[in-house]
Amino acid sequence: MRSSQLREKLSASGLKITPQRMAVLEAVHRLKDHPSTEKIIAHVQKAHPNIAVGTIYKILETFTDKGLLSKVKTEQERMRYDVVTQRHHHLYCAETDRIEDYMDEELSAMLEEYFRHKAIPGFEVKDLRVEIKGHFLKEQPH
Amino acid sequence: MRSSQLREKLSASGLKITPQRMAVLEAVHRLKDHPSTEKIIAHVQKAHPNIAVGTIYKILETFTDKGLLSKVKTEQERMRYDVVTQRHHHLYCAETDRIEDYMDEELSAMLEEYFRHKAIPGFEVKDLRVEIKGHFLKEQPH
DNA sequence: GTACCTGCAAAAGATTTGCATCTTT
DNA sequence: AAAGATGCAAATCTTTTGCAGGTAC
Repeated sequence: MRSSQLREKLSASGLKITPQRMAVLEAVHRLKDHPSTEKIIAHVQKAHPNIAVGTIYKILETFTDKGLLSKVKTEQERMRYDVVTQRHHHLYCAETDRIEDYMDEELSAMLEEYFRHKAIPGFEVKDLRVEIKGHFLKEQPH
Repeated sequence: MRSSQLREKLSASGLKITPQRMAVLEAVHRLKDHPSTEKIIAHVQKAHPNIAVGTIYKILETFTDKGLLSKVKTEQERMRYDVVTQRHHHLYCAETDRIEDYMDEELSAMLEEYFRHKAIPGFEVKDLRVEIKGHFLKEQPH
């Protein structure tokens, strides 16, 4: 994603464009696999050692508030982040800490359809996401 | 759930029956809505002020290892726990911190069926769970 | 009796906060 | 110029750890 696009994202959210925010935004876009706060801090500070840890925490909170990022929940560990894009599901590996996005329009559509017909008493459904747990296969059979 | 049943649960998992473990097990069974560690500690210590916080952490970890409890992931907060029973899904309220179990055999079956036919390349599916986000309705229409 | 548990208190981490200073708009 | 951000360091909070003593089996 180009730098100008990142700038736009910030402006569109009503945030001032600062080098610190640009650095964090670039980091979360570059780091795949749902980086932890720790990874984000390391990545940002590699290029900008002068950016304070406290600032990065504040920026991540701001981004989450503004909907630029979402927090991903993990069972064992600390917070991890996800760039907000379209609806997707998550693959969780039971053995490693890997989390991967899983796009599946058909699955999303099936679930939406399901809940269009089946109401949950006393609850209004806004978003649906499947947690798929299992493990990544070491090698593809051939 | 009766005390004798809780004892059995411990024995069946190869754990020694101690008053501390009984207290924690009772607490997580009594506290609905996926209690946080904090809530569990408060509940346990109300009746047994002498049980150490460190011990409760250790017990929760042991229970999770043995499969008596599972950790529930939340976006905003700390760890929360869930008594392991049958497969179920979770309703997350966007406004409050409420998490509720949602049993739906039909939904579970539909997902299983779906993934029996649709393989995810390089990933073996072990468990499926739907995160349903939205909000609880204040009042039932009548 | 032995293996396993617990209590305690210290340590380790992660995240938050307050405030003076600096930047973006 | 004003509003909003940042840097720094201290404070807070949660969770983990080590170990001596205790308890269930």
